[in-house]
Amino acid sequence: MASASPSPPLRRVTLKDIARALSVSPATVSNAYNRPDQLSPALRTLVLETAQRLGYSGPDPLASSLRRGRTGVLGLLYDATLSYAFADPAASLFLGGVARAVEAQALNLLLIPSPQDAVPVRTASVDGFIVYSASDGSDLLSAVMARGLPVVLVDQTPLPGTAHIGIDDAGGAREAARHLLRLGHRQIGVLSLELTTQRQRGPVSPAREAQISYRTTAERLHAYRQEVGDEAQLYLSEALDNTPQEGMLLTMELLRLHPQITALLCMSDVLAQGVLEAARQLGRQVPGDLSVVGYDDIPSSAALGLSSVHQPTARKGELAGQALLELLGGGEITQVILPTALVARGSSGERRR
Amino acid sequence: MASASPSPPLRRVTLKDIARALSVSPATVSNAYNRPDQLSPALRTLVLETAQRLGYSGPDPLASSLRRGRTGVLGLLYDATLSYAFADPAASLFLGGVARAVEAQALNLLLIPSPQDAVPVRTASVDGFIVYSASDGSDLLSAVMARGLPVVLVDQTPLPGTAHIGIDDAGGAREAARHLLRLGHRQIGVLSLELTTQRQRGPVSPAREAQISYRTTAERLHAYRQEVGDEAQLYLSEALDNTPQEGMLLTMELLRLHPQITALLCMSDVLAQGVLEAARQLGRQVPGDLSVVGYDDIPSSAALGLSSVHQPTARKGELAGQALLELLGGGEITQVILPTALVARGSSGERRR
DNA sequence: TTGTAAGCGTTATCAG
DNA sequence: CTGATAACGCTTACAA
Repeated sequence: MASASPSPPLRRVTLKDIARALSVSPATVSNAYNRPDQLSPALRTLVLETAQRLGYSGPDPLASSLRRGRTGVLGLLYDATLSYAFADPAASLFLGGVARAVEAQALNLLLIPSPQDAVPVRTASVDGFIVYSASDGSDLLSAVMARGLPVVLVDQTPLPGTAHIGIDDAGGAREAARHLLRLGHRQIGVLSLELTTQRQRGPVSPAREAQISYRTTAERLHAYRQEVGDEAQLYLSEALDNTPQEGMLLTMELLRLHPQITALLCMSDVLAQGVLEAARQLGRQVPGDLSVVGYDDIPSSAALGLSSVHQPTARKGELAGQALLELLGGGEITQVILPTALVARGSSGERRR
Repeated sequence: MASASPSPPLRRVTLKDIARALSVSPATVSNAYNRPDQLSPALRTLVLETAQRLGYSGPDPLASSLRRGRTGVLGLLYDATLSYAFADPAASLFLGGVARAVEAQALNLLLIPSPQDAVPVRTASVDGFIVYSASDGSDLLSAVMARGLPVVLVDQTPLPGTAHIGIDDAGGAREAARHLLRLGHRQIGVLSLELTTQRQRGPVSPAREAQISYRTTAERLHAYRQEVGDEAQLYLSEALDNTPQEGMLLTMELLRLHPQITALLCMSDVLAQGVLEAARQLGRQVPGDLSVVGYDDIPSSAALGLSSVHQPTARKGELAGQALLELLGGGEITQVILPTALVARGSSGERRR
């Protein structure tokens, strides 16, 4: 194994070695690091110097954590692969918010990849968890709950004993739908995020629609339907991934199937950006031939003139982080619902056909 | 403290409790989890059931790691606040790449915030580190090296004993500069990333330019200068942050100071996007009145028509992850330099003034 | 101001 | 296939 130390020690140097070298007790060495006020400055300096000389870089974090009973690490779980999370601007924004809350304290953030099995959840040394948009009843969620640690749920159905941070999904969705109705649209496509954990793409059957397991998706879709009522016809299509590419493909398909569609409601800006691209390729003017409204209002949407439902994504992350810190400190269980608001930009306009 | 378990145990349930309840040895319980083949299926089932009943959710990861000597965690260090890292598309892309490498194994990723002190580096329970664009000789880097664990350095000056992943910074910068020279530009502004750790903004003195401590910045700047030689005049300005906002402000200032500038070389696309915004606000046509070339070629640059130096950012992250896995497995020290290439788009054109 | 000693919860070794 | 025992490296009352 490659080691960066100048003289690779055969055995690991431990606190005891330092103590022995100086003929002091292990406790004193420990105190030199953790309680400077418990020993004379001179001795402390001596200890630290000896440690340096012997290639000891301070108490082993693992042993220290075990003994103390806390790790100083917050576990973060996202119900998708991590590599995917980093590709989603909204997810990145959220992570950034969590990081902000954590940075204030001397804590670290553990990103837990969530492949098929829940092993990493069981083997994660953390003081608590933040779970971001996992589907209801997912194995991951069960594994987290089984750990018996403080938990903050984000954009999910609240569970007893857990803190909860969410947004007014329904309110935002209703605003978006109302906006399009006011503009005269009566044939509206809906690009939905995943409905269930069984990955599927394209037009959605009523049977499938009855089984939604993602809180966010359910709330938004239900709100679209409720707001629209009999005033317009909705054409629902499900995205396999939350990517512009996917939004583009679904739009192509949906418009081919239902050419009468004059507007599209998208459950994410990422999908909506794909719609814009599709419109470009199809030679459809936006908003003249096709109006588009997204969801999330990610930073790049402003420059693209995309109408969208704004949500305070970074703030959501920050609150989630704070909620966990609060729990860790023995505080109250936080429950927060953040507001959403439609931001009308150039991508939505009067129906002209 | 809020606990998610149905019946909050007074004392923590441990492996020993299960063993006692079943009148078997702790070793057997441990084996039930870690070596299923070491005991009869019947006994194993019994153990697992009892554990479930008693509210034991498996071996404590901390204790297990201490005993085993490895944590299954890779530490990731970025020389900026984490909240900032998540706001930078290039950094996110890189993280996504690392995550991809990690996901394949059952490993976790520890994000270590890097505030003023290096405490989190010392207290991080990890098997190794990936350090992303830290400045030469930074305290952070020293703290990492002091841990004596396997280290992968990314976009930094290689250090003995560490793996290294980088890109052809100079090559890309030369291409960008050559591109503008060919288009006839002779008065060229340069928007630079941070030169040193002492945060500073705006026009750069030769004295300061001599003290660059960021590898990437140094390489690119040197390459710009070398390629340009006497053929053109360069006007250098340093960004305090790598944000579009900062790029915009610097551009405003630079063009006010030197109205003769007809083109801008930017060390990141994020800065370059700010230049585009500044041009819009100043009523300067791009590329007619002002040519712009970025660096990184982040995803959103294509849609914006921004000419840029492409680098395989996600791949870089993946290689960094793999390099660390390799070290952890006792393998060779990896050294990789990835290629860069100019992608000319609409933001750069012939000089017209 | 410093030392003693008892764990923290687990796993590996080795004997039965 | 199962059990006893000794670490892993550290922290912290409490005693000196």
